Amino acid sequence: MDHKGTILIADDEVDILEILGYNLSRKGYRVLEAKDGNQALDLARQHHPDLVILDIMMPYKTGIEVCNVLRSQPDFADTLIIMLTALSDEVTQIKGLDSGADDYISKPISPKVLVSRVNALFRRVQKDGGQKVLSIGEMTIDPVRFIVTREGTDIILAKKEFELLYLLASKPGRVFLRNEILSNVWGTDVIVGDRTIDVHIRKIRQKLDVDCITTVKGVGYKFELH
Amino acid sequence: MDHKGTILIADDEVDILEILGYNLSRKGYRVLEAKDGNQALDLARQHHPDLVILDIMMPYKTGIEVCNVLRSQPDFADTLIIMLTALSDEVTQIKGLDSGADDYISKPISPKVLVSRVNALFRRVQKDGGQKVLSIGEMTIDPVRFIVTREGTDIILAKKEFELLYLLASKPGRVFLRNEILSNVWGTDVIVGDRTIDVHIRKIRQKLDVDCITTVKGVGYKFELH
DNA sequence: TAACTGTTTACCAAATTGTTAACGATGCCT
DNA sequence: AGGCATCGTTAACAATTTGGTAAACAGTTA
Repeated sequence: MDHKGTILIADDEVDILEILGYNLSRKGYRVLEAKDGNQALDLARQHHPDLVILDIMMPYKTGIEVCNVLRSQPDFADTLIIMLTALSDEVTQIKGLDSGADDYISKPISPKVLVSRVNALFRRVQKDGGQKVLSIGEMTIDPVRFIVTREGTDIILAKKEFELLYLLASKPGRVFLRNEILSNVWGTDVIVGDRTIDVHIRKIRQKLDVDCITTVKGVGYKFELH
Repeated sequence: MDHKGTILIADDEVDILEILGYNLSRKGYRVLEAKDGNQALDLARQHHPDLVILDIMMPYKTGIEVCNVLRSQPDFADTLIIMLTALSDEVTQIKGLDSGADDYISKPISPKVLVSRVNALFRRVQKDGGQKVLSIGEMTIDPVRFIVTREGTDIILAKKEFELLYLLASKPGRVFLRNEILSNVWGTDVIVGDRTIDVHIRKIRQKLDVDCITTVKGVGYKFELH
């Protein structure tokens, strides 16, 4: 399963931003770039990336400060954070980890190493973090029991239907492209017809009996309660 | 384009070569076959394939070695590489990816799976052509999703609208002549009326609800936040 | 067998898109 | 002021794209 995620890189050295960004996006990640600590925070708040890579030495706010701010907010509890720095001494390293970073890499960095480190991190999270019960408004979506509950009543969805709903509901308000849906629910290997997604969407809408999936024509679908 | 791309397959097992080669050429690719690492390198240098599929266990040079050699040469920086092997353990896999492979498939391989994986890879590269997520101030422009985000909310633009905005925003502050806009967004062979650009500009302004496109009378337009 | 699931096909309806035409506003130049 | 060129805006249009839907089908499961 190709899990494309959003990664925010923050570093004041443009060269490093470029090369790391290029390599990560080549691997299928969606990359956001920030040149200082404040911009990093802005972008993080706007886009809720899955992973944040922070250089420690940055203008306005250091990586450690950014990390502390993020970690103090419940919204970013699950966000992965990698610290990046030229200082390889232990003291800084410990400070970084203390502030809640998930990994710590010292410069100079080979892009390849970074990529496989990132992959590893995503893999780790996929194992334990992916199975959360979502609850949005009156609706609860339980990925363990494959059951959706709305206003007290259980609604049973088929597997694909459920996975599709779960994906959309995992980021309410966010638009998912048909491509994203395909690679997340069906995987990259499988090739299915154009109408397949629609049909599943229709079945979900029918069963849920509530208008919670919005069509964004020409783009995709999003989850949204009305 | 008479073929979708050139693919070099290297494997010492002739059966596998045959069946994969057959399936790929059936799908419109031009296929080159090598039976060992050295031959693979020779063919790669002669033909500059778009994609190289490397078995790891091969005489003379392993797939990883071949991969390293290729990746160390700037000529092959953009060449796609898929690793192929019987070993499915993570260590090898990470080694493979670290050596710069773009994908990793473990045997036994269904030809169908390989083909769709290859297709996926080609698709990804085609799309990636230098497209980066732009972020200017409060606004981010994601060329993959065709979505503009402002202060956390998604704004959906039509294709032409998006292309136009992306062009302008790719060089904030720089003025684009109407001619430049036409040839970049509409192409050189299409002939459209004078007012077409204006109308699209208008629609963008409307949707973005922020004053970010400035008219330079008699010259063109530029992107600029106020 | 019967029920269900995932998918495809085919057709239809609806929305969207790109474009043009027409008209007004604005500013520039003499 | 008057004439000219440029741009903004709106409305309208046709072509196309897109998504919704029903029905059918093969594969699975009960």
